[in-house]
Amino acid sequence: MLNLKFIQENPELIVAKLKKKHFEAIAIVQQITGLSVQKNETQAKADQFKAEMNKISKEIGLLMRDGKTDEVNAAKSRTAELKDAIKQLDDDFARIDQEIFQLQVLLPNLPAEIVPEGRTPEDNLVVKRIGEFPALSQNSVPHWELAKKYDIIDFELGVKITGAGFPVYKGKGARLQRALINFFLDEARNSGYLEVQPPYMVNEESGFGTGQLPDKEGQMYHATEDNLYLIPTAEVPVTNLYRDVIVEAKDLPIKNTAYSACFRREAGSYGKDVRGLNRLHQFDKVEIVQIAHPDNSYELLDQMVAHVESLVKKLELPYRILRLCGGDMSFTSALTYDFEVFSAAQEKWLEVSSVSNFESFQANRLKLRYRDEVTKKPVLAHTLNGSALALPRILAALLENNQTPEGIRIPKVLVPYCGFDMIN
RNA sequence: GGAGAGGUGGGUGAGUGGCUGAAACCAACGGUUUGCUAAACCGUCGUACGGGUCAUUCUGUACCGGGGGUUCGAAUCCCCCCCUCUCCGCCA
Repeated sequence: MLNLKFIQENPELIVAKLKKKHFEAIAIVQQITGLSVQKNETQAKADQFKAEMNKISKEIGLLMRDGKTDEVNAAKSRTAELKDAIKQLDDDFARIDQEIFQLQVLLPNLPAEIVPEGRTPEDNLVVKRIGEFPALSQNSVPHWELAKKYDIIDFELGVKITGAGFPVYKGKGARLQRALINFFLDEARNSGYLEVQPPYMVNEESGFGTGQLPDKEGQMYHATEDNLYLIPTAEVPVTNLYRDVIVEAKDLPIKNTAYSACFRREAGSYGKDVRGLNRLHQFDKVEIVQIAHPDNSYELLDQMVAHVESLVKKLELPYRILRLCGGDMSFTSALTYDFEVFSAAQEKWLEVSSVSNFESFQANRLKLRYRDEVTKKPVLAHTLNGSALALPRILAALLENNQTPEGIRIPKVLVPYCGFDMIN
């Protein structure tokens, strides 16, 4: 959510910048600025009446103490109309305030300067492409067939006990999952992230804080009985740890990492690209989150990208890094880098990580601030997060790219975590 | 699921109708003292929105879990909701 004061002071700038996201903001911005003027006028009037009311009440208190009943009654006669006026103005204020808020949440975050122009994923800028496509033998197969062949992932069993998109990992498949999680967490810790273990269910406030609510309500599983949501990513509980918090500037950046299962309804995305591990309702992910000072948040974003890059490198996967174009970016992001690994048998690039700077867009909803060292005033912090990494598509690429007639080779870096170097 | 207690500033916690935006203590910050540390002493110490000078300041309003009500006046009284804790039951 964009800051109201910022909208009031920079209406044209917002309209201009949001064009890159192909969002026509002019009508909304104009309504907001118009309503803001009304809001301020209403508050000014109401405050004036309230000040008068407070003064009279205080006087009545003193008169009562002195037993001057006549004067008390005289004073009281003036309060009725003040009360009515205040009530009216307060109602107006609340209504205007609510209207502004409803409009405010419609505005996406402003894209950063370096965000490329464009509408579709084809317009994303390939920042880097590293690694050779593996030369697979003639009879190589996609990962869902490998999963069956070696009996390491059972999709049908998942369908039986839950439904499509909830696979059951077995044997070396399950152990490989556990290995990846531990590897990713260790790497994050070595990069200075504090590991946390958050709840997998969050309340409404948390869903709102990171922007899932109300925008993407339909994408989260909702336990209606208790009004709790299953997290679509650890970003939600971890970032919300800092909701309604004012941190000291010297404590920034705050770096957290968390493993969690992630739950996504993926409503509306059927058909293509859903086979095997490509798109699941439940999957595992290690997330990295930073709370940053605005002065260096983009530097930190680069560090996060470098961290994720080191992971795919160590896993020996061919990868590319995309800087998302305005049209393909999320509602909340100011700058996003996507990581894709090449899954050789499917001959497809698979998105395995998304690293973003949200600037103060989430922080404004979260009321997450730091205390400026000079002015001592609270200022909205910047929030960043990234997948480091999401497991299923990494697993898909590992299985496909490393298949040999003898079995599936495990990357060296994972062998100590797995306790085996081959799936056969 | 049953019974009870409670939600006050960073923390502990006082406060049952006006002089309470809120005592006291702790923490934090600034200073004095000190060879250093400790101690002691003095001071500062909420957030949001608005208004005027826009430089540091001055000023109004709101906020004691959330919402509504009573009253000239509510942290304090009444109603509804949410949350937390304790005990019992059940259970990992």
